[in-house]
Amino acid sequence: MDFKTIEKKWQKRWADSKLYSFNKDNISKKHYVLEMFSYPSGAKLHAGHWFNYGPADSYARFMRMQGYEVFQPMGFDAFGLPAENYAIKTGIHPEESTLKNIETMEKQLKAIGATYDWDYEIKTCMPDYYKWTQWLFLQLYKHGLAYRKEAPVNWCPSCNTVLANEQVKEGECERCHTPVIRKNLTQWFFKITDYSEELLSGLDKLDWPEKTKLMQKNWIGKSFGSEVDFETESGEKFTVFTTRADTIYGVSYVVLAPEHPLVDKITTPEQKKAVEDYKYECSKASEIDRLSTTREKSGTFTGAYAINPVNGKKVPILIADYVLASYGTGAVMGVPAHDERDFAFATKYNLPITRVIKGEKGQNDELPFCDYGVLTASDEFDGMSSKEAIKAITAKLEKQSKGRLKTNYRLRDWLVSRQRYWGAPIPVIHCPHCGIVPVPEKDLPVTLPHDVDFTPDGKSPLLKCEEFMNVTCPVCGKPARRDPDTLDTFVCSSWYYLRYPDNKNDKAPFDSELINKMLPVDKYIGGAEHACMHLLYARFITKALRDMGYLNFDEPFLSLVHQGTILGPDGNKMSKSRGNVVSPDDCIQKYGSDVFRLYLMFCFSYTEGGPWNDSGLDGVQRFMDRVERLVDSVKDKKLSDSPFAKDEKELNYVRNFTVKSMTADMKNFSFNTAVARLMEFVNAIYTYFNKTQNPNKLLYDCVKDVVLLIAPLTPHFAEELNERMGSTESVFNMRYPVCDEKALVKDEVEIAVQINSKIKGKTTVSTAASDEEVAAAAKEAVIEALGDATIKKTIVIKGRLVNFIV
RNA sequence: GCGGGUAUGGCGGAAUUGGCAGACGCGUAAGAUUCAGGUUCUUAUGAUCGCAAGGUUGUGCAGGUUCAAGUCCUGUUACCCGCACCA
Repeated sequence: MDFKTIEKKWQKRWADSKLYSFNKDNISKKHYVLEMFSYPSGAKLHAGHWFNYGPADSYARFMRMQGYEVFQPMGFDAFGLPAENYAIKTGIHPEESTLKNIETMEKQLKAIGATYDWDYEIKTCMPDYYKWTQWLFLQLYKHGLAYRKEAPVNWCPSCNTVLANEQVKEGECERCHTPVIRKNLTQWFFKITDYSEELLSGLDKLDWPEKTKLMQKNWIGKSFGSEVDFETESGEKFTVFTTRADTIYGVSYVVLAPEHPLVDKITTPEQKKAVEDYKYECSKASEIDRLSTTREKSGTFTGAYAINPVNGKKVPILIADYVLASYGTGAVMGVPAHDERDFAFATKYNLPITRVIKGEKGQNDELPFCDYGVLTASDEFDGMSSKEAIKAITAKLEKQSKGRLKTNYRLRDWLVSRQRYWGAPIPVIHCPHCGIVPVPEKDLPVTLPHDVDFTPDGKSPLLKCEEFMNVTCPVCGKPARRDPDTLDTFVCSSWYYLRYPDNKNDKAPFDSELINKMLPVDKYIGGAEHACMHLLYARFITKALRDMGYLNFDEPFLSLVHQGTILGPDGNKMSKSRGNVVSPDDCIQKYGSDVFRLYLMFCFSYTEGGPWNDSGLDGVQRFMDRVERLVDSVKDKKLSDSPFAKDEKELNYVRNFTVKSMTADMKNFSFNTAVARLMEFVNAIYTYFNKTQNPNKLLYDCVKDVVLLIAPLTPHFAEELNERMGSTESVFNMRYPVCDEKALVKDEVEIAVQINSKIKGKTTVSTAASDEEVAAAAKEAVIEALGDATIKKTIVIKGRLVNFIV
């Protein structure tokens, strides 16, 4: 078959007949299938895109044939750094390159032959979209979920912008791998931490890969502990957070983060210089140095002392950058005997080390001893177990109003402002009189100006665009300035799934009534790399909008699937520098898109991916040829309608078994086994066809089923075959075959016969036979091997095997 | 360092959750069709011993539980992913 020609033919017919238009009247049967939208890079669609979109579309087609009204939209995450960096390099404006790339990718996406309804397309860089991204920002601001503060932030010196915590990987910028440094800057944050608990507990209900849920769980990082109030000699109060209140009698010093607000207040004049020097050193250290666990701990004495609330003991207050300002209270108690970090620190600075926990059996293990154990040298708590003591000590402190139980989360607020050009402008005005003034909703969008000098200089490019920056304050009418920053692109993608079904709405981001019916997304498919970024942000935004009254559901994506990674033929990640990139375009040119898609589905485990190998493509094409020949030789054949004999029953069994297996496999994204079952079915049809003189019309029904079963996998090919078989209706308006359970009941079954758990023979028994009858038949089958041994025990597993123990 | 995952023929990968390991495909070999190549069809194909019937062995490694282990338990190695001074 000339795949390329028929693919064009059917794509045109589908488009002309609007076959994949979503029918809103049928919304009660909706099934929202969403693939993560892609960034329109100049590098075209790669094998990874295909592996995401091809099989996902097959799933969508399968669900359509199951009777669902499938909604499967497509769009582009079009703002972002690469286009801007490309512009800096080449002088081509990001808008120009982005729109051009989108056009190319649309063409390639259409070549997949997917069921996207392009009427619902989204491009996040267009004003009719980012208007509502800005609207979202304003709602969050209105509800206290967007705020501005000065804080030490991650700064990428190469990208010249701040980064969210989630975008720092191993101390490096996720995008360009430059070591990230810390800077104190005033930035916009979203208060995702308000939702820490719900983001955590909501995971249980989600049908997501366990690994992804675990990653989010760890990222949120809930931990139970106690807060303990210390007082300095001079009466200043501060609080530490600890999960080991049981070790409090072992405190030999306390440490504040260098950025702790109390540091300047308590530092004695003699220590002033040392403390200032140390703080300067810390601010210079790159994040990668600071985070390195092998790095020697450093710190310095403030000159001040604190009083341990449990025993009144006076201990020195130090500052050290191993204490993080952003977690807990930014202050910790130093218990060197029972914490590795404190131990290393105390050893270096010659601080006393006092043991207060013994092992369970009272033994004295080496220090530091970080396990739970039994208290010692702890006044009235001596002899108590660590777990009891944590409760008891905290309770005692609580009575004195010096402590309390406390739950902490590692999750930080989401830093959303970026000092870059190609993004949605932050819809805020800074007025010298009125302060921060949100742009009135009627003035949205705040349009991103086109002519801007975006050469990087460490400041927001928009600052240099005077006609953008200068506005009149909407409150007092006096001259004011716009916010020069743009929003993190993850803000754009945090709500796009809500926009798709109502993408042309110019009155609101979406119509709540409609969206509450269309959402949540039923099946979300995309890469695993977004576990703690996009997937977390989207959950947060959904919950925030729900609490504002715009949505009535809690989670955006009920069921999530990650596709694996297709590696180069050498087993390495595909990359230009390695020269192991396989181009989908070349494959389609040679084989056609159906062959390519079927290859991706058959030769890889969908969630694992794996290395590319060319030979699989030929095998898949051979299989399709086999199917085509089968259709051609059966479609006009004269067939008998006599009752089923043994061969027909057998074929009918395979047929229904195939339908049942494939239905389950397609639902589970187990595409490779689905294809394998279909191949078995085709083999069985051939076997029947070749050996039967006067084939039954069952043969025709089987071939018809093959066309239906293969339709989601190779859509153009199936349409063509369906037409050849005389149908004038699209195969995608037909129903997927349904398994006839009666046909799966076999009269007899072959079982294995074991002697002492080793297979010695096989026999065929009636499925209706009792265990005793089966055992008797089995014994018959191995009578020779059994010899004169005595059977001590007989184990019969129905339909599987019989095991004689002799 | 902590958390998670993976390990099965020459290759990609299956295995109803403890019940015939290696489905399906690729590759390979032999044969048939063909002037020939390709296509197509048939058969074989984990390793090993054997002329054969048949035997032995086999799911990273070492133990264990069980009539029965790729699957469960203990320990261990390699690789991959995530987090990384979170008190």
